[in-house]
Parts: sequence; structure tokens; C-alpha cells
Amino acid sequence: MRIVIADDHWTVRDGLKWMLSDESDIEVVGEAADGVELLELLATTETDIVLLDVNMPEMSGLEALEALRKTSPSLGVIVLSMHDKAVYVKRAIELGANGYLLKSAGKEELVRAIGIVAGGGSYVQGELTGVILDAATSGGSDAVPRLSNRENEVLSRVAHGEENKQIAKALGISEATVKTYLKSIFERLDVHSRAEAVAVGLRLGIIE
Amino acid sequence: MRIVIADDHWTVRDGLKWMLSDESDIEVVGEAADGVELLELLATTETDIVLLDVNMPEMSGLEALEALRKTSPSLGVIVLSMHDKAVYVKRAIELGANGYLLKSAGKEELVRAIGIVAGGGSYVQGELTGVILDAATSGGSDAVPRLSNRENEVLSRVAHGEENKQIAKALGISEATVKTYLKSIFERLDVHSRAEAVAVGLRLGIIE
DNA sequence: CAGGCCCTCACCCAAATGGGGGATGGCCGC
DNA sequence: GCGGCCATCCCCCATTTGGGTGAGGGCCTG
Repeated sequence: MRIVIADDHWTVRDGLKWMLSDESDIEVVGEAADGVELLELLATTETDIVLLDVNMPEMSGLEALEALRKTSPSLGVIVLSMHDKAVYVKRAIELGANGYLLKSAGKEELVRAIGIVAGGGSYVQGELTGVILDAATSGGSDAVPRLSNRENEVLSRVAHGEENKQIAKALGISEATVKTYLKSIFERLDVHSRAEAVAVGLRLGIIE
Repeated sequence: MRIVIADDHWTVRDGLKWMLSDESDIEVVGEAADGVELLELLATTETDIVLLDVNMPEMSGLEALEALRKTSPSLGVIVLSMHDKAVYVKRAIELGANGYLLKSAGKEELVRAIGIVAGGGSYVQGELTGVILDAATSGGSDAVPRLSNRENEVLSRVAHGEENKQIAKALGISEATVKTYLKSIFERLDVHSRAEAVAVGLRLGIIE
């Protein structure tokens, strides 16, 4: 099985390579430090499975997942995350991840997950299946919020302290439109102030 | 040299162990996944150097650094971080780190840093010395912001979307006082809105 | 082609915010 | 005991924000 590792930390990449090095049927064929690199790599390298970190600069792991699903719908993707909250897991699954492992998982679990995903299956770490079930049975009403491009841009600028007027000028749109976006953002994130929106956006990884 | 690795990700810990495994004069004598574990470990294990990740749950790396400096002032501490901003580096050095490496550093640099710190020296990654110098020569005026207890409490509530009025009621103080805290927070963080303050607070790890 | 989402803009109005001044104690270190 | 930091409170006032409501055009999908 040809594996590509995507993580912005060399320590993580080396650790993963090391763990997989004595598995005879696994070969690490490439590494990427961010989403852009990953997409470039996948365009030129035959790959079976991607081990994908969710926290990466430039293009986050989940953004990368979304992007690569368009070009490689059948590629096996195992998301590695440090978050065990339902929203994170759900978001990854919704975006098309085949597996979800916490970074606290062990080597055995990783190898097992790779095997299962390579065989066309899905693997979610044991501790998290309850989380998924909860989310599924509760009607999935608390779906992970997703913002449109414009909304994302606006929220990101809000997080950098810009006022509506400045944002409008920067984006070449009217202030009224910026306000409309903000209202929409508040609704989606279920908040009532820009400060809270920034907090939620940062914690959910929607913005950097 | 007896090394302890503190990082909440097993991948990082394994990666580091692996890299150090063929150094004859280095022995990894323990691992910790958070600050609390680290302090417990250091209380029972003779250690020369700690490799300390700044991002850990429970007690962050920097909090742990501050705490362990009280009991082990002469212990060698090398901080591993993904941030190259002056504030982060300065904060670590101010808290008593003997070394500072980016997670993008290579094995050679890590081993060199360990050697230097073990010998009683200090090592800051090459790319960052400029940052330090800048900070030093500019009079250290841009010291890492620290908030008072009250300010911290207020900022944290702002991040949860509370308004001044609600915060005042919750803390049993007047709204005017809350506003005063906000002004002070803005000054210290060098921002001009609560949204930006929340962003900076979260990114600097001042609030959760 | 209807319905949905996205992007764009407008007007109104109450409330919250940010920035400028003060002010009083208390506590701690030098 | 003076200066500094902290916590607490006050006034004023321009600006920003949040919420309500409405609306047109583009694009995609069923």
C-alpha cells in the first residue's frame, strides 16, 4: 500500500514513517507539509492512502480534504486529529474522510486503520464511535457550521480587528454587504457578537 | 545525557525518540503527555534535559516551564514550538528556557542544541536569533503581554460572547469597571476591538 | 423551471462599544 | 514612604455594532 503523509511537523512525519517502516506491505511514497504540497504530490504520485493532519498552514487539512475529494474521490483518507469532539469528527466524515484517528492512538490502531481503509472500509477510533452515534441519533441537528468563501474572508478580517468599513473597502464591496455577511456568520455559528464569532471560528479551525 | 520528552502527541514523542536513538550519549529516560505528568516525572527521575512542547493540554508547556523552574532551576529545557514570532520566543526565554527550536528544525540541529544546553549553554535556532536581537535592541518594549486575573477573566468571557453588562453582573462589579478592564486589555494586547482581542488571546494561549 | 445557495445592496433604529478624561483604595517592593 | 500595579468606580460622546426586513441577479441541481 502506497502511503502519503501530510503533516506540517517533521516530528510527526518521521514518527509515522518510523512506525510504518517495519510493515512489509506498507510503503511511504511521499510527504507533504501543507495542503498545497499534498495536492501537488497526489497529482504526480500514485497513492493508495493519505494520512492527513487537520492542522496545517496555508491550506488546512480539512480544506485539503475537500479539495482532493474533487479530484480523487476514491482515495483513502485517514484523518489524524487531536480533537475528540463530535463536531470535528463529523466534519471530517462529512468531508469524505475514510478514517479518523486521534493523535493519541497507538501504532497497532494506525496499522489496522490503514488496512481497513485500504480494503475500502471505514475506520473510526473506538473511543469516538459513541460520539458519531450520538451525533447520528440526535438527528444530526448540530452539524458543523460551514461558511461561504466570502463569509470566511470577512470573519478572518474581523479576527484581525478590522471594522466593517475597512473590510468593505478591502473587499471592494459595500458596508451593507459586509453587515449582511456578519449576520449570516452569526446565524451559522450560533453566536451574537463578532468577538464570539472569532472565538468559535478559531476553535473550530474555520479561520486561522 | 538523560532526556525527558514532553509532548501531548505520541507521534512527536516517537519521532524524537527515534531521532535520538542512535546517539550514543543520549538516553531518553521518560515521556510526559502534559505539564502535570512532566512535573510528576521530574520529581522521581534524574534528568538532564527536557524537550518541551509548548502546546499541551491541562497545563501548557510554558506554564509547565514556569512551574518547573521553581523546583529545578538548573535543569536544561529546550522548547519546541511551531511559532517563529518574536513574542513566543521571547516569552519562552523570559520564562527560563535554555533553548528554542522550531518543529521544522532537523535532527542535526536538535542534537546540537541538546549538546550545547547540556554543557550549560543556550541555543536558539539560527533563523530566530535575528528575532531575539531585534527584541533585545529595541529595548524589549514589545514584551509578551500578560493580563491580570481580572482582565483574563473578562477577556475569557468576551470570547464567549458576553456583553459588558453580563460580565459585570457575573463578576459582581460595575459595568464601568468592565469597560476599564477592556481598555487595559486592548492596550496590553495592542488591539482596538474585542474581536481582535479574542483572536490574539486565543492565539497567544492567554485564554482558552 | 422552481427552489436553494451565494453575492450584492439598502434603510431604520436601539444598543453596545471604544476612546478620552478622571478618581479612590489596597498592596508590594525598593 | 513613594512609585507601581491592581481592582474598583464615574462621566461624556462619537462611532460601531446587531437586528429586523427587504430585494435583485447569478449559478447549480433536482
